[in-house]
Amino acid sequence: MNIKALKGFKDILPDEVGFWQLIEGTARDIFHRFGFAEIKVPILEKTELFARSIGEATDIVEKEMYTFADRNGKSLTMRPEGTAAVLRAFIEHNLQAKQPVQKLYTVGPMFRHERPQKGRLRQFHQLSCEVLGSDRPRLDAEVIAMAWLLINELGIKVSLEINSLGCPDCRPLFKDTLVEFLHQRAGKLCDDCERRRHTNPLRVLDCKNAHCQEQYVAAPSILDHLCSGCEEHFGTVKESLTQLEIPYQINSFMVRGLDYYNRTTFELITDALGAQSAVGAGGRYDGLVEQLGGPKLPGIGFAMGMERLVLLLQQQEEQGNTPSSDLFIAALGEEAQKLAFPILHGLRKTGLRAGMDVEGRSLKSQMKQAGRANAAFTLIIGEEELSNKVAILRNMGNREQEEISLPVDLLQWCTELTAKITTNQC
RNA sequence: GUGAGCGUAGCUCAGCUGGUGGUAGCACCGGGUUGUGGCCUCGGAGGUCGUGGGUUCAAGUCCCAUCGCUCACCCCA
Repeated sequence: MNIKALKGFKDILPDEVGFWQLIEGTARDIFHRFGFAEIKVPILEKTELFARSIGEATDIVEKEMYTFADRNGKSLTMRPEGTAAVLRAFIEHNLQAKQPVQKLYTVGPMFRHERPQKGRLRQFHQLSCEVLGSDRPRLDAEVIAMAWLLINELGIKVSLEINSLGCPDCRPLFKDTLVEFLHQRAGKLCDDCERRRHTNPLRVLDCKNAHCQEQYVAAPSILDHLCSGCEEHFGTVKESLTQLEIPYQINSFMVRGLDYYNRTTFELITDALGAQSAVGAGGRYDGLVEQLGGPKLPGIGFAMGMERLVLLLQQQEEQGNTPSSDLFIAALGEEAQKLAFPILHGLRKTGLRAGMDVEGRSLKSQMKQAGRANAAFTLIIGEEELSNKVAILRNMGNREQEEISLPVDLLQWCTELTAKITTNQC
């Protein structure tokens, strides 16, 4: 049996890679416009980092992390998300000393040991953004606006849902009210909700069971229990989004799966990915930096799932972009091949995307290869040309051909041909 | 961790109630055009029918097991 990739680990093949480059390129461009700087952090961290940030009792930490002991017996974990590692680096290098408000983004693989399905892998990739050092509500809107703009520039259709989870002052009161509400309905809920009622009561609200949802119509809303500070904060976020003409829906049932979120949370939702609805999601995490041993600084961030973006892009445009090239050299026979070899390299050095057949196939076959490589021109060198010291330059678009003399001075010849081809192409 | 569906050529798939693996489409290689790509046409190569066992004169087809994939639950980007 051949060795295959691990379950939930995928190769990203050449015909898909164009989508990845498009997403990453667009993201970098937009993030830079908003003043974000890239940070690259390790994939492997001490297990403790994730336990402390994401929350000991969350599913991610409890049963989804790739955790193992290294050769010294230290417990390490492959990062299941990006925020914790970025914050660790932020604290470790005292980045707040350089600039009061830091805007950071990172791109890379994350790991969660889940059962794979559509839009969900064990190794998946996220674009992850964090702003540290400000608790201003307009910043929340700015961050949401950036995510929204990225989605829009990619041409993807999603809807935006926002909510406020309150703060350590008001959330516990709401939680009590909710627990009491659920207690009254004990026995009428699905098994999962019965379980969640005790472990993580807020999570019952986004249960998919229709019967449960019927019950929750009458459930207390977090938005009716916000303290005045949170109320005002959320008000400004909504007002700012409206100002930017970003359409949103308030979903008071939206709860995030990581413990560190407070106040503003948001999700970018699609119905085109089967069971997976969130393409991007994030929120405010004002206590997290301090919780990880750093200064008392507020923060907000979000992550977008790159595989999910790729799936959406693929659904929209059923085209794998074929990489084009500038020139293909069809050299017939050993003599011509020998002559063409340094020419090929010379053209590449001067900047052309050039290719050539090395199998010694027929001209017809080589023309076919040129066509397949999407070459703008083909340079044909055969026996006749060889003896006349010329080559035929064929424009693959309009099929026009011309004779050009073979190089005496290779470097100069290559430069001239390169110039000619690049100007002719556009 | 739970449940369902599916494994036949590089890819997408035919294969009826068991009776010699498909002229199938796309892709690939070659010829038609003794030196010119896309279109057309002719030909070629390519398979341990996921794996192992069982029933049978005979299994891609039926049964069991196993591995893999997919989708859904859970959870999440």
